[in-house]
Order: sequence, then C-alpha cells, then structure tokens
Amino acid sequence: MSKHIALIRKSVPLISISDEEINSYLRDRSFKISTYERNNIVHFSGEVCLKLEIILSGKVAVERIDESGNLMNIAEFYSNEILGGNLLFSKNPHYPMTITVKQPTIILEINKVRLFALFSNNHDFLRSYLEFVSDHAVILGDRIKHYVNKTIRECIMNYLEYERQKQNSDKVQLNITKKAWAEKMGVQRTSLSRELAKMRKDGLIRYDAKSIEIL
Amino acid sequence: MSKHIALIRKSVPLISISDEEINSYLRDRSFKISTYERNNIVHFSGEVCLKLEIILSGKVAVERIDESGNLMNIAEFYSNEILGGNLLFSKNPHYPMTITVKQPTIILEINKVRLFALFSNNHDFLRSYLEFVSDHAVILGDRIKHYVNKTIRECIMNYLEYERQKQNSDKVQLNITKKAWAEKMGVQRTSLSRELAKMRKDGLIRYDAKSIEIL
DNA sequence: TTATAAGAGTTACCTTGGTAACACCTTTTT
DNA sequence: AAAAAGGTGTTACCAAGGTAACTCTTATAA
Repeated sequence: MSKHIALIRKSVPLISISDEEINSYLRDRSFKISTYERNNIVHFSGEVCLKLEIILSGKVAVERIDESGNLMNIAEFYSNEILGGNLLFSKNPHYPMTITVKQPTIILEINKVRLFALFSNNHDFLRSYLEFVSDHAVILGDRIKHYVNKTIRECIMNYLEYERQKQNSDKVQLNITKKAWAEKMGVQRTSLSRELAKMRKDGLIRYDAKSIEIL
Repeated sequence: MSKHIALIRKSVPLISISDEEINSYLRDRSFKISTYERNNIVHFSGEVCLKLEIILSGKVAVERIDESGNLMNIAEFYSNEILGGNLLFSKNPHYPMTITVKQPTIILEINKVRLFALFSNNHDFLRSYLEFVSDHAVILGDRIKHYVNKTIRECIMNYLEYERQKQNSDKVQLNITKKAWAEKMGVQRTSLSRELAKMRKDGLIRYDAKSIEIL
C-alpha cells in the first residue's frame, strides 16, 4: 500500500495534494486503487461513468469495435493521464468506447464528490484538470479533422508529416506494426499495404519494413 | 446596454451572478458584448482561442471546409451555449474549425482570468461549465461513432432513428433542406438523393419533399 | 410578374478501398 | 528445433460513393 502512495505522490495531476490527505481519502474510500492485467477491460462501451480515473502506471487504449468486429484505435493513455474526465460531469455519462489494458496498469479512482471538493479547495488541481480535459477534446477534434472523409493516402501523409516533425527527419521510423497503424487509421491492413505500394510507384515515398522516407 | 444586462441575467450559465458583479465586469472589460450579423465569421479555423464566449441570443455553426471547398456542418450552437469551452485551457488553443453566424447573434466574451476567478468563487457556475464541456465532448465522440466508417445508408438511418424518437412518430418531418442534411453528414447531396431513392426501392422508407416515413 | 438564384432528382462514369485467398516472414511457445 | 501464431505483401473482384452534366422545381428579388 505504501508503494501505491508513493505512486500517487509522483502522479502529476495530484502533485499538490499532501500525504495526509491522500491517506485520509484512501481510508474513506473516496480514493481507490485498482490494478489490471494485460487485455483486461477497464470499461465496456456503454457503461456509466461514475468516477474519475488517473493512470498511475501502465498503458490503456480506447478502442471502437464496429458490427463486423473491426477495431479502430481511437486513443492511448499512459501514466499521469486521466480517464473519464470528459464524461463525468455530462448529463449522459456513458463511456462511448471500450477501454482495454495494453500493459499492466495501476489506476487511482476518485469519486465525483471528492473530485468536486478537490476542485474547490485546490485551484492548481482544477487548472491541470481543465488543461487535460481541454487538450483531449482538442485531440478528439483533430481526429475528426484528420480522419473523417480522407483518403487512405491523406491519412498516411498526415501521420508521416506528424512523425517527420516529431522525429525531425525525412526518414520516419515506424515504431508500430503496420497492423496497429491500420487500426489507428481505421482502415484494412491490406488497403494500407496497397496504398503504400502505390505511393512508392508514384514516387512519393521510399520504404522498408521499419521505416518510410518522404521524398 | 441595459438590454444586454437583461440578456446576461437570463443566460443560464450565468444565472448565479449578481447584477453588480456583471456591471463591474463589463466596466473592467473582463466581460465584453459583441454582436454579429448573419454570415459573419466569429472565428477562423486556426485562430487562437483567448476567451470563453457565451451565446446570449442567435445561432452559430461550427463548420469544416476541406481543400476542395466541401462544407461539413459539425455542430450548431444556440442561446445559453458556450464557445471555446473545450479549448480555452488547452496548451494549444486553436479553433479547429470555422465558426460562422447563421442568425444575428449576441455574444458575451469572458476573459480567461475572470473565468478562472468565477470558477473559484462560484461553484454552481463551475458545475454548469463542467457539465457543458462534458456534454459537448460526448457529442463530439458520438459524431465519431456515428459518422466514421459508416455507409451513407447507415448515416441516414442514424439520423432518422434519432428524429423518430425526438418527434415520436414513424413519419419524420425534415426540418432542414436536403442540402443541409448532406452537409451535416459530410456527403454529396447527389449521393444522398441516390441513396434515398435506393432505400425507397428496397422498401425501407417512403418519402416526399418534406418528410420521410420509416417502414 | 418575370427573372434569377438556390434546392432537388437522375444517371453514366470512374476512383477508392473493403474482402478474401494466397504465400512468405518473424516471433513465440513447447 | 519444431510447431504454432501473428505480422506482411500481393492481387482479383466488387460495392460504395464522389463527379459532372442535365433537368425540373421552388423561393427570392427586381
């Protein structure tokens, strides 16, 4: 348990909360720790959101599974990130997608009443909460912008452009598998393969198994 | 000006703020009133968001215009609704889409410092702000769910199903033009026409210029 | 009340991308 | 080291839907 408190102490969103507070919240159950194994499901699509969750360690993914069983990876969350922040105060707080564990994960759950009390008493916490929620709404909006009504080629270029800037090189290292990339863009893996081949033929890119060079 | 104060007094998000406060905020310019005519642009895509805006009266639309000039209507906002709520506290607060005026509109602008002070001093205001922001993040998520990787037929059925419940009748009145409907779904008007004709042939619907009956 | 603009329906044509069925690799597991 | 599982590339086939070019109808303006 003291290991968990150490984890909470290190958690960025909670940085301004004292040990005594943490202990008392854990005791009165307004804070709760949950641990998950790989492939556990944290929340099913449609489930009601009743608490805020802060990831203390690990990695989870928000995934949309359509009627035919196709997977689309909408977002991934790591340590210090928040789940349910966009949902908790909504009039209709249902998780819109499934949240699954990708790496063993420890999560701190905060109930709604405690959260609101923290906002009131701790303006730094409120500020970082608002910042987080804002940032993620913006990311959602960006996904609409980048992936709605775009051709696969445009999706590929968006991704490569983003990685080119992040990696600061025209030769982009692919740190994910092609399968995962296809799921991220919500297209078939074979269609991604085909489009990459076409783009090579059109002289736009050069590539091998692990990297793509933008020409 | 007193007319504006009356409008602010009636505004749901600000219901718990007194006349004296409103007056003093207007005087120190942390509150500001702007009026817009039809087709004015409130914010261009990419513009930096520096303030929260509350619509006191009128109607605006959030629109995405792609490279080929095609319009997609992402959302519409009316009296008592908030603009920029998802953005203001983000690290990268750029309006992702263009916001245009559909009906003459009066907007109250609140700067970031004042807004944060209101949160701190007025928990009801904070609560309704959080609720609003949450609801709208959920709506954004729903749009992803409803419109990403769906056929036109599925988009049509989603819309009709939604309207059927709202209007509580199998015969759905179309209160928008077909053109606007197509823009809302981000498809070509001709493709919508074609698909409706197909659905009629398949015995799914019956329709005339103003209404559609679900069979 | 014309004239002009804007919405609406139809269809031939063609591009995009999902499906399915292979053949290879590469990585784990036993 | 052999076997199983999962990632990858390729391609023929086909459905969905964007484009463009018309025509017809319904508002709005002169």
